[in-house]
Amino acid sequence: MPAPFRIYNTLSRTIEDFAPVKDGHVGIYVCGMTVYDHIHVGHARAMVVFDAFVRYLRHREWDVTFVRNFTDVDDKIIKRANEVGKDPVALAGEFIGHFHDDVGALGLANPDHEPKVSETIDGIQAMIGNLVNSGHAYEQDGTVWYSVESFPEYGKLSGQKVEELRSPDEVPGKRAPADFALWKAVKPGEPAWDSPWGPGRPGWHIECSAMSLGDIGETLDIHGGGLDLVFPHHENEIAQSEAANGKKYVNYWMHNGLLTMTSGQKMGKSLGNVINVRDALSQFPAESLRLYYLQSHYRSPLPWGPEALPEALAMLGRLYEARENAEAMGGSEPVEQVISGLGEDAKKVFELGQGFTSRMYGALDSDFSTAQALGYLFELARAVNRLANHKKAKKRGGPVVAPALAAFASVAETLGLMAMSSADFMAEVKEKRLAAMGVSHDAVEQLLTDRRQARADKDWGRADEIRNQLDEMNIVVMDRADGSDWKVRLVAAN
RNA sequence: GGCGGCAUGGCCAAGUGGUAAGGCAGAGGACUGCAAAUCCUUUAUCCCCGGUUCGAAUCCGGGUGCCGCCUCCA
Repeated sequence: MPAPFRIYNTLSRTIEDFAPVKDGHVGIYVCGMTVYDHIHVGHARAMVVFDAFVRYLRHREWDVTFVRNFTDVDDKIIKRANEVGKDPVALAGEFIGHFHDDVGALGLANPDHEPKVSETIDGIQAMIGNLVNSGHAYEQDGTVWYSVESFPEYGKLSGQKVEELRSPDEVPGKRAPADFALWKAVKPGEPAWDSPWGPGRPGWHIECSAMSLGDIGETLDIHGGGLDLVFPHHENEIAQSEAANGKKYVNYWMHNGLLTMTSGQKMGKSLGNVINVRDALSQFPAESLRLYYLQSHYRSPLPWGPEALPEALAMLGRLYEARENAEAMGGSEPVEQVISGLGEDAKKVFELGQGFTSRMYGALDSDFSTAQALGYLFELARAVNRLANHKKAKKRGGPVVAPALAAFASVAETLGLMAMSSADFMAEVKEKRLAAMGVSHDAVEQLLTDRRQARADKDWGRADEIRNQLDEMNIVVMDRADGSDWKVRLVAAN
């Protein structure tokens, strides 16, 4: 039996108990990308949030149908294609490839369906035809408009009143300012498909109505997307689908908050302040991005600044450190014996480890509070590290730390954090941070070799000199009983 | 102008009725040849003013500030 959960519904502006259309099943549709450029870290937040959400639902034994579309027919694509002299649909195809590269690098699972507008023309035309026949839409000079006044509930999602909207555009053939295009008559230089209303292409909003109908059905359990899509996009989808199908379109509207710059502005292409995912990933491991997104609630605005990723990486390093400490512990005594031998800290880590899963479920079942779940995770990590400070922990701590290791594994499965081996993680950190700072691996190794010799000679002056030199390169040297290791400093000193 | 949201310690951020999780940064201590990592200690009357309540960061009213949407946008 799938576990019940609660989720905020934009439609009601409250957190509601989730009730599925079909027992045990969640049909979720998320608005994907208009593919005419690389994705930026703002887009990636939505992708990561919904990826983690779907992973979690599956972990909790829901049968999930996850659909995320591509808009590959669109004004902006056409404009870009004309600029570079390519076919628009082909250009979109290229960026779909880049998209897959980027989200793959972010560790996202593929949705069950990734429909494209260019492959859904029939479904779109069928729905438009339906709307025309039922009087919800009208054709004018080869363009089909949706008549907003034909749908009395228009505005129920966004709270907008049609009369109050700004309406700057005066378009010939359009009866009311709020009406929007379902089908656009062909213009020179644009891709077009034949239709009962003449050659043309779909308007923006209709695609999601048609694609979700095709891949999930008339009523979606959950429809997701960025908060900026509430109006007009999602409002228009409701109007189209409910008018065409006569059924409630979406039971739960789930909107993620937007990235904001530390200046307060949102990150957006039109503002020219975007950071591409591929650039961020060239400098930081994917999981540091995931952690950055998941450390705050998905509906909150999330500030982006130069410290965001270094800080997330420092946090992540802490988690990996804790797991390494736990993994290093051995022993096979009964838990009670270990606790009586090692004391309170052993008891604490055992209890926190055992209780972690239900605490995490509690947080995630309550409007997917990944931030709270991560708080619990860090508490557990600290308890592990505290125990690790005990002299006997390495030899005997294994049994009491076993639940913590299981907890870390469940975090990897549901949130996609700590999903790598520590060795791979450290290697990725070194590679990316060195590259970002323009320091070569060989140079570091050479200095380290020199310093090892100095230390062997007990030439502490020389050893410190080299340490300082490395320090200036943001390389931190760690001396251990079994030799020296090094790592890249994660956060620059303030 | 209309609609919606947010305001918690130096910074980020959970928490929606019973006296404030977590992270980053800072300070002190343990540890270390020196460091790093780690651990311990340490910093909040939760924007302001009223109200409801035995009790509010948490509910209600008013105010101030910030943000998003109303044109493409995750």
